Amino acid sequence: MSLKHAILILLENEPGSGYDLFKRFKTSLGYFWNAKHQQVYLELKKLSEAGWLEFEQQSQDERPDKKVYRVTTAGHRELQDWLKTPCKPNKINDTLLVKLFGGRFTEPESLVAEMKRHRATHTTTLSQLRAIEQTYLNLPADQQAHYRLPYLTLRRGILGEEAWLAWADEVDSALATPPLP
Amino acid sequence: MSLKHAILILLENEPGSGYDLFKRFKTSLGYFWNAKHQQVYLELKKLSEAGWLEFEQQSQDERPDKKVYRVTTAGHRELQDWLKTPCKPNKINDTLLVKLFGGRFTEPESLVAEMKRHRATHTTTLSQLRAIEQTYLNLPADQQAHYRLPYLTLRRGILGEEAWLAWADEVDSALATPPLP
DNA sequence: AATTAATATGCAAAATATTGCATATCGCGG
DNA sequence: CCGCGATATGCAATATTTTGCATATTAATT
Repeated sequence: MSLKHAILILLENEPGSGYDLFKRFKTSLGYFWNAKHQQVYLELKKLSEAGWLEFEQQSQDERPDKKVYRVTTAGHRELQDWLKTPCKPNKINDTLLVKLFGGRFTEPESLVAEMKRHRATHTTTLSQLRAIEQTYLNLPADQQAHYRLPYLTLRRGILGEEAWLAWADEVDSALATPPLP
Repeated sequence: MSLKHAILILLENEPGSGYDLFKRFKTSLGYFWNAKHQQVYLELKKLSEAGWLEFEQQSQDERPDKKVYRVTTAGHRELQDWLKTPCKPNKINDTLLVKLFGGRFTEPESLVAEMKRHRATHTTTLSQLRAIEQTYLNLPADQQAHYRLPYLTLRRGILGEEAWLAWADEVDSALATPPLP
């Protein structure tokens, strides 16, 4: 499970509260690791109990109180160990493909409509990723060097979404062609 | 959860035992929907209890006994309903990308080695998918028409793996370049 | 003044998935 | 004849994820 380690990495970059982390998941890591807020809070609790994180209660004037977590020495060591351990190839469970696989039991119109919905979300995601890429490319060289590894994950997102959309074109043109004239 | 519906689809294509299904997962659907054998057996039990499947105990001379499952009318209806219901965009949780994202806390060599391992599995998968594609392209036209939707899922696999490998080239060349000279 | 959105945290239950164990038959090779 | 691999099925425990509920503050809008 990488949620633990995703949290460690985000907190190594900068200490923060559960809510902070949840927001960071949505904007950076979230493109390839998803977590609900409940998962984040629960995991922070577990990681603290395991001694990988410590936290400090902070009262705020303008906002509700929050707990600011930071990585401990033990947590840092754990992260380094994990980074050196080979990880399994990613498990893919893609509902849309299951649907398409069994698509002959429904009308092509349903499939076309479904593709349209999914195309919309992939198009949006791609343009968000491209916007982030532009921001990166406008950074000074030393900043680019600092973010070069996260940038590679961004490239994965971009290439992945482009491939998805190219595939969607194939699907749409196949679905537009009647099976046997 | 699409495991239920993946099983319904596989059994609509042809009735079979848990073990049969498990093998079919490994060879067809398995490229985009993964399930352990325990999951398959448990789900078959649940689907039978829900009335979506029925089964027949078959004694075999040469092999252990098996239960042959088939989809009931209720199961078929359920599948059709499911196919008409929009599904959520796929959740991506990719450990390798988390690792790369936090890669500055380890040596580049670890990352290079990890990429090499993953590249090997993606290369293998791609050549398997291409082999299946060749088989498909050699089928007579009427057979091709019958399998055209599963073929589209195969195309997804191929385009996806090609994109992965193109990305891996970018990563390897970035990792080969020292950060700041 | 009341509602909504954003911030901030968390429990409990249910659904899903994984891991480890357990069993049994048959055919083949050594 | 013993072990191995393929066939065939399943339970129990644990881990992980999701869903639903619950609460509280502040700022901005209506």
